[in-house]
Parts: sequence; structure tokens; C-alpha cells
Amino acid sequence: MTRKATNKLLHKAKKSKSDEFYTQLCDIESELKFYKKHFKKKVVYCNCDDPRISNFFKYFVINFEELEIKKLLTSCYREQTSDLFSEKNQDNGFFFEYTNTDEEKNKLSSPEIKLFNGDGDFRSYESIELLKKSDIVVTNPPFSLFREYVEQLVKYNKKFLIIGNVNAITYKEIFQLIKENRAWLGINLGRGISGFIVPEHYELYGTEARIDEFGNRIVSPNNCLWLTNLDTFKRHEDILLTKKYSGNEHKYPEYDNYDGINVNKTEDIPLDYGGAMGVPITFLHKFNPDQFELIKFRKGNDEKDLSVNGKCPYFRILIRNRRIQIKSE
DNA sequence: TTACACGCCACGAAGTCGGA
DNA sequence: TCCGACTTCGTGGCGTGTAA
Repeated sequence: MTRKATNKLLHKAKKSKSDEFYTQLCDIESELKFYKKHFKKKVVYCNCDDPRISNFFKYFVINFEELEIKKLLTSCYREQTSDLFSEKNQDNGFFFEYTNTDEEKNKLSSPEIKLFNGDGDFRSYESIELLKKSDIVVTNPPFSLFREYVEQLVKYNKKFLIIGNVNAITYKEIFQLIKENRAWLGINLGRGISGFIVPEHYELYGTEARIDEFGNRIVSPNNCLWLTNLDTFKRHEDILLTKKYSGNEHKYPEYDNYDGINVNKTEDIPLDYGGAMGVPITFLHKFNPDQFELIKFRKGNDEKDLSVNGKCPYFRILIRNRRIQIKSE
């Protein structure tokens, strides 16, 4: 009888997606410029970042004085390769502490990194100890572990500004945070994040992939967002509404399974409708919690996807305009 | 009671469409 | 040409049904 094959390794290999995406300095600058006041006397932790490569590290070193940062911490994951023929692991994760002293500035080209005992995974004990010492986490975490990553930040009650995929809004856990006003979208979204630097071995896909002037291989997914719990001006600005429901009822069909109307574009949200409206997930990019209330995500009363005449539009978020008083019957 | 097959559902480091 | 909105469908996880 053949032995039952253990194909765990194969599964592991299949599951491990390419998470080696490096954020460009221009994209970091165009977002971080809106958060400068938040960093004064704070310990910043970039916990998915090799200081020798990361543009997050570079950004905070360049702007250390202007932002009045107290300390910068970075840590980096290294996959452990257990080698039967050597006694120790050669691929420990590592971390680096920076306080902008003259000595540190002079050694920036070869920073004195400190090895972890383990792999430096953001979930590891050693990395969590650094997390506990920090105030704000800023990085581009592995998208394949996005849920776990955010869960940990929330667990340790940290401020954060991180990059994720737009579809992260559709994750139950992430939407719940947004609904509870414990996280929101940053300033840039979609093409507002121009692209990521990928390693040599990575296939350049998509029509907008390119090699930049420095030879960096860039892919532009055009579907990324910044998720944060640092306040921004944008979430206090009302969305300008120009469309009317009354007289255009035919443009706003009612859902089969919820008492509300379907709105296909954020800009088409009517200014005179006080009931529930289903809007695209990208509405959250312009969301002001004082103007709109988030009621529910995706599902109708029957807990099935919202549908119009039997057809389900793409995921919708049910909202209500707080500025309009609903007449009591 | 257990093991396995099957079906449903959630998901997506994409990529396209179409209006301005 | 730019950019916000939307979609497609293969894959894996999980719950349930059924046979042994």
C-alpha cells in the first residue's frame, strides 16, 4: 500500500503569494504630507521594512527633524531556511533603531542592524515587543496577511497609516472597523498610488507596468488604498451633492431585498433623499461621518447580496444622509 | 460515529470599461 | 487621455449530507 503523501510543502508554496512589493518614495510623500502634525514626539515603527531598501525608512530619515519624530524603528522579516548541514539559521529577521544622531547619519549607507532571534515576522514576539514601544505604524504590509496585520494593530491600540488593496474594504473585519469609525481611508486611492517596485524575478503584468528611469520594475495595480486611524481634513469635508431624487426616481431603482435605492456612482448620490442608499465601495474615499451614516454592508434583509430586479450590482454599502430629517409618518 | 464527497460561498498585490 | 467604477471566475475553506 502506498504511503499517504504529505503535500503540505506544495500547498505552502502555492499559498505563499509574492508580497515583495516596495512602495515608491513619491507615493509615500504624496500621502504623508497630509499627516505631518501627527508625528511630533512620536515613535514611528515600520515593521515590514528593510532600512537598506525601504522608502518608508528613507522618507522618515529625510523628514525626521521636520516631523519632530522621537524615534524611528524598522524591522524586517526573513524567511527561515533550516539547513540540515549547518547548526544555525542564517536568515534571521532584523531590526534597526534610529534617532537621527550625527553618528547614525554618517552610517546610513550601511546601517548597523540588529538580528532578531527569530524570523522577524510582524506576529513574532520580538516584533510585537517593538510594536508595544511605538506610537504610529506606517508601512506597506503583506496584502495576503492584511486582516491579521490590522487585527494586531487594533489589538495593541496603535495609530497606523498603511497600504492595502481596495478590496480590503470588502473584508468583513475591515468594514466593521470603518463602520465603527475606528479606521478610514487616506487621501490617495487607486491611481493616486502610482505603482510598486517589484523584484527582478517578478513578471511585469498589466498594461500599465513599466521600467522607470532608474531601472526599477514598476507594476501599477491601480486598486490600492491607504487605511488609517490618523485624522485627515478630507473626512470632515462634505461630499458636494448636485443630483436630485425627486423627478428622477427612475434613475434610482429600489432594492428587491432592502428598503433603499441603488446609486451607481458616488457623484450621483441625490441631495434630497433621506432613506437608505446603496453606493459603491469607493464612496468611502470621500466619506464624511458627519454627513453620512454607514448602515450596513452588502447584504439585504434576507442576508443575501443586495439585488435590483433579481440582478446583484457590485458590492454596495448602505448609507443614509444625516443632514436630511426623515419625515415621521 | 467517522470519514469523505459535494456544493456553496467568500475572496482577490487584476485588469477592463466607459464617460468626461 | 485620464480616472472612477465595476467585473470575472478559479480557488480554497467550510458546512452539510451520506455511506460505511
